[in-house]
Amino acid sequence: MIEQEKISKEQLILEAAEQEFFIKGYDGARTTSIAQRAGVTHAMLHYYYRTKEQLFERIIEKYAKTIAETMLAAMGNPTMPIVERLKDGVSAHFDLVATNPLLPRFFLNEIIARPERYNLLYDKMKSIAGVLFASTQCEIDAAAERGEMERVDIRMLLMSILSLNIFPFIVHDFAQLVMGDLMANREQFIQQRKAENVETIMRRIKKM
Amino acid sequence: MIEQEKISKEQLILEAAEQEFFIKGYDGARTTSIAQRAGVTHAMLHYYYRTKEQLFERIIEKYAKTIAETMLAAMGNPTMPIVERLKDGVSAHFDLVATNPLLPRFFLNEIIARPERYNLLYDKMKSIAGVLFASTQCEIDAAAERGEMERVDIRMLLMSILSLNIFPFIVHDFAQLVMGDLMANREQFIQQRKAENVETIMRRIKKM
DNA sequence: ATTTTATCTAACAATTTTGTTAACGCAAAA
DNA sequence: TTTTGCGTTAACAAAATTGTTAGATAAAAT
Repeated sequence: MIEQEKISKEQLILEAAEQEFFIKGYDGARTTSIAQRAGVTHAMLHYYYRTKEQLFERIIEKYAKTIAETMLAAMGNPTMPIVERLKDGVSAHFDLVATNPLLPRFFLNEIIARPERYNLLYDKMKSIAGVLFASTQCEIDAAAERGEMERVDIRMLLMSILSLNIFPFIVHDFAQLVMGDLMANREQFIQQRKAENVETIMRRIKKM
Repeated sequence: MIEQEKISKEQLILEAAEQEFFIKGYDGARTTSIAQRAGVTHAMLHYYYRTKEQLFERIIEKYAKTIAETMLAAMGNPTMPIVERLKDGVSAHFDLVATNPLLPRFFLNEIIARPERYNLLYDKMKSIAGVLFASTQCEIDAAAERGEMERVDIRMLLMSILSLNIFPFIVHDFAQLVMGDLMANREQFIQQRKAENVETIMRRIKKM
């Protein structure tokens, strides 16, 4: 017998569930379909995770932190000078999104469908964001005063960054059908897109 | 008896279904819940529309054209000079999205969940887009040659426009919770956002 | 006045999906 | 060897959701 390659069924089910939930959402996902993906009968799924709801929560748990961290990453490392910091932030945020390309759509849908379930997440982000917005805005204003960049509202800028970095992954499959050639090579497209987004944001804040 | 205000139940059901489907998606929507929204028993829903599926298709039908038109609107009126044309296109596209703010997320989700159902839409958009991309790219190249704007790939630019114009509506409710004050006045935020997007795209194509 | 049409209800049937249970095999520990 | 616990299966039960039907009412059209 080969000792290796023993991934527990429990783990297989979790991974299958992740795929299924990410693509179909909570309502569209079927416990039987998840079990099939994992190569087990659906009784096994209930055996390990009791209910669909609990299985779902395991996945939310796993990614809640990632979501919050990713959002903050877009505002960059606070120790850098503001212009480089933003440039770096856009790039780093893009990379994080690219690592989990299905996550944003999934999470946004869940938040919209069942907002009350995520009150803790809101509060956490709100308090972190509040402080970070204020201090970053200060730096922007100071840099603008020195003529290093345009004076902009950090929240508006952040919305632009998130839009540019996240939306392409949301529409990826659809866009591929409409502009196939451009996106034929996924890796290449992603690199181009990152550069494009950095350029777009840098031009937005450049003093003119 | 008052003669006015006689909206047929059939119509009420359709409108209720639209709300429900837009918020919860096909899988999350419940025929009983739709009937409740419309103020009728769920038997009525089946009486008028037979199945959930058929009710859904009525809504897709209604909006398929809007989707395609909206996307093309982002590339502006082909009779205008290219720079103004793009400026106008961004603005016009934004307004169209703002008119149906829930539509993009809904449609994207449906397309991802059941891509095979939208093959006709793809083909239509693909053929229209192909021609429009080519001619618009020509104009951009010519204008770039004359030093009127930066040389850019129209498909990349379009992706940026769609990102900036659509994403804020997708995250609207969530964003409101995190940066409440900025978005407290919806109308005002939308106007600011439109201006921001136009500015961002104009700076992106400005010759430097 | 009669027919037609739209509206409505209540009960129920069918299907899909979720969740449970009992029994079985097997491997490792006692 | 016996026991213990994990993984497994198949069949079943329960719940949720969709879809149907028969019949009743009232207004509108003929």
